[in-house]
Amino acid sequence: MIRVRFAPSPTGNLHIGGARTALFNWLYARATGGKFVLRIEDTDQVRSKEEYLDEIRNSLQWVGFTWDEIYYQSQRFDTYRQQAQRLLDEGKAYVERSPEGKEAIIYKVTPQKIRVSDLIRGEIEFDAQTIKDQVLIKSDGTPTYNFACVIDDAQMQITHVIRGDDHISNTPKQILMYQALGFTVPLFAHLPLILGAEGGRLSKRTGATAISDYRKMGYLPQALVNYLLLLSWAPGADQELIDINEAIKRFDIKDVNKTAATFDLKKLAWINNQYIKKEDPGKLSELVVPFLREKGFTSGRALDLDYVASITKLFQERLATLADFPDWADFFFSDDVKMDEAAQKKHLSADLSREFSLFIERLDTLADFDVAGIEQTFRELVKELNIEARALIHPIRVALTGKTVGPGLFDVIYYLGKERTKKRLMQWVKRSQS
RNA sequence: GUCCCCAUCGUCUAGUCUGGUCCAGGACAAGAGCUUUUCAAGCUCUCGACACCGGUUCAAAUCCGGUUGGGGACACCA
Repeated sequence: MIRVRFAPSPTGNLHIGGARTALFNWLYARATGGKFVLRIEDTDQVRSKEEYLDEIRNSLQWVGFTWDEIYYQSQRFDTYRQQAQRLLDEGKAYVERSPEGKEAIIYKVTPQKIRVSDLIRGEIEFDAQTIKDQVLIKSDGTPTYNFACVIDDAQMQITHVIRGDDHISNTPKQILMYQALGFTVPLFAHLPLILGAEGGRLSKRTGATAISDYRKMGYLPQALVNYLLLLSWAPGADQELIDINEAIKRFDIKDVNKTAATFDLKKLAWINNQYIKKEDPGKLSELVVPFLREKGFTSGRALDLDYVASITKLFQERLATLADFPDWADFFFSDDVKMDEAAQKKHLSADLSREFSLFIERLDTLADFDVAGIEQTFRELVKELNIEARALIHPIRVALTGKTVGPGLFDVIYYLGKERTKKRLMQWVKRSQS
């Protein structure tokens, strides 16, 4: 039985790098019918925070990486001390007293060659002479990372340790401890790191944004997971979009790349748009509601789910993120139309009161107020007026939406409804006449 | 400084293990065009890479060595 683990420390949010490590562990467990263990490394009592723990769990659930078991290191301090005592008794470790009289337990490193057989990188050899004696238990009584990690991985029967590249140099230290403790050494797989746009580790500046922030920015979890997957693994056959279940079938840890990858928000946005386009409109409208609320659309049509669904459909193929929706579709949900000044100047400077009035009259006499009927009557009108369609389409769009961009005008008029359309056009007729 | 990892278009990658089918394929981005009612989407096209040097070989992106470059680790943080 294959057992893997993801071991975050609740001293910060779950970000891109952590999520990617979690993804590959989870994927490997699911691909092999193994178990995915979540271990909270909260030995640092001062920096560990409950809010981070919640954020990490919520984010993992949001992207769908459900765990089979969960453990907390803070509940296992006795175990670590027992094991340290054992090494002390066996003469493999020694006590060091600080000037204040506090005692730490230190592991004595003996000269030797340490070989690691990495599933992704192959053989790596280290010389123990380059490794200092390792602290096992700090003078405050808490275990160090490398020590607690080894005991946990062994006792939790982890078979494959899949983690970031930055842990490669911890590996020989940990192998030494497995041997000293008489535990079976697991298999290791070191994932390449994700780099920020300017090279170097991801930072706030270069994209190490919390997973919960991507949710707030309107990314779909499937899209984020798909993108993360593409960073150092390829499904083959020039495929970019892959369903997670399909990925589970095809994934093999040995196919993971060795090269560090640079995080690219533009490709993520493209993938997100692909997933938004594929999403069922009804489902998508539900996803979009929180974003409407966030922008203050909390009454009227914003509460009418059927209406929201219709409008969502109108914008579906042009949304890069869900957060774009309230910005682009605001005029459907509020009669206080936010006017783009440049657009007004460009398209509504001339006096179009006659044209607007005529169009209002035609809408009133229209037998069927549907998209086709609206377009037909509009086309007839411009023909009679002997003007180009675009000469009137753009001004009307700006008058109705406050913007120069958006869905097709006749769709806009249809979903705005006859009364609101007339009212908004009338405002401009009156303005020209006064 | 010491140790370790990595190296194909600007970015993500296919190809490298098992050398010839690769004057290197796809995607994102960028640029051009088509479509059109604006934007987006879609479609078509263009730009663009095997880091360098040496070796092995009839033949190297692919194997070997070195150089250079990038990254990581060297805590009583995790």
